[in-house]
Amino acid sequence: MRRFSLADQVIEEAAPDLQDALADAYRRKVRPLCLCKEPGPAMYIAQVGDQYVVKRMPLSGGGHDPSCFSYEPPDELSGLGVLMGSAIQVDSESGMAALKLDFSLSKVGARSAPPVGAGGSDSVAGDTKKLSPRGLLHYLWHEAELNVWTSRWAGKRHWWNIRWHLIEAARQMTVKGGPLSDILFVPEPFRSPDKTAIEQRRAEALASAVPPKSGPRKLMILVGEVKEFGVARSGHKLVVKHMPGFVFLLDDGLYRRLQTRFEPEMALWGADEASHLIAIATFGLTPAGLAVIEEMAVMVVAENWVPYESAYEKKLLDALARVRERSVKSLRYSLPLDKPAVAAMLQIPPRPVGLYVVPPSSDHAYEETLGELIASRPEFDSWIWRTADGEMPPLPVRQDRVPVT
DNA sequence: ATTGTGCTAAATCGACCCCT
DNA sequence: AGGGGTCGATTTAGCACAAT
Repeated sequence: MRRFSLADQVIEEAAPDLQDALADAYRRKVRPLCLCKEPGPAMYIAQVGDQYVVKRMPLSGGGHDPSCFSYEPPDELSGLGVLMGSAIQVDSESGMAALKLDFSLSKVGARSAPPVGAGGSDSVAGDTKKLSPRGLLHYLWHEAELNVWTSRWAGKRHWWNIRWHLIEAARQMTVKGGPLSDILFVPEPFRSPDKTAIEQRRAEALASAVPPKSGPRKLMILVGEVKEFGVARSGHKLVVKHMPGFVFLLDDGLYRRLQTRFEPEMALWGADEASHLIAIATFGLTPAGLAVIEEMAVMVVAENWVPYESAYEKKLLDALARVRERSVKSLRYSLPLDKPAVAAMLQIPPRPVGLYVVPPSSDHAYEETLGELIASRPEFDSWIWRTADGEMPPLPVRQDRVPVT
């Protein structure tokens, strides 16, 4: 439970008059301080719908106490660090993040003209100036805090949670001048009794992807769970969960690139029944009403919707899934796989522990960079699983002394 | 109030480079 | 050798402002 100070007033998060106090502070532009630490880190008040919520300042998650709900491992440990300030520019007053994307959100040419050289540059590219589709997916997932987990949520995280948090997160982001939430499409949970109403709302949501009579076509961004890929009469099709009877079309070139680039993801997805494959894609509608995907990237998430990128990380997540303490999975964004980054943080008292997974293919340079990474953060303990050396060591537990390295 | 003009930002095109 | 991917240059669209 968080406590805040607003000017001279101290208020509990659960206080009945919290909303009134926040509304008042919002008008007076009073900056709340979180009382998890002394001195308390500054926060800001955001208006979300008709509610006022207290959010941490961008890049300040590390300033909170590890037990605090607002605590977040520093961005430098994941792939997010290099993107902050360039591809992602956060306005510290409003908390809005302006995102620079490396893919188009509109198309001017003929409908069927596939972009020749504009393939989805993803996991390998180390561009720090712009977000790839998967970088955007990672950032959305991160901001929606879907990379956070505690065993207390077991069985409680469903698609409607995922969807709500993603949309909430998107409201705090702008892309190419407009709010991301305007062009983000996340299918709502499908219930057959509500079929007609759902399809009606879907048609409304997709209105801005309808091609205009003249001028460029606007694209929308889909985030959804892949149900299956199939063969269409020409090219391939993508069926998204919660969207029965609706297909997204991919041309053969895109499908082939997708299978090549995301071969590890496809394999991981195929290897575990409980895992989900999350797709992000830009798409537009044809005049005939067909949805055609322009660019696409995917990400594998475990049963609890926490992303992973290797079988080793999956093992780690399986172990973390049973742990009551909060864990935060790090996302790589555009960071190449051969660069060390923390796999996850485990928030146990007295100090958070960085969990590192060293791939079997690591070389000397990897170890060296990893050492520097750990040394640069003396405020954390570290736990390292060198996969080449064998099975995963036991996770650190509360009150533990310095874990084995 | 409407239309014209200038500016900015984004998309596209073409050339080059790298990896397979 | 070929297909992608990247980078840089060019073109275009959209927006804001201004003038009639």
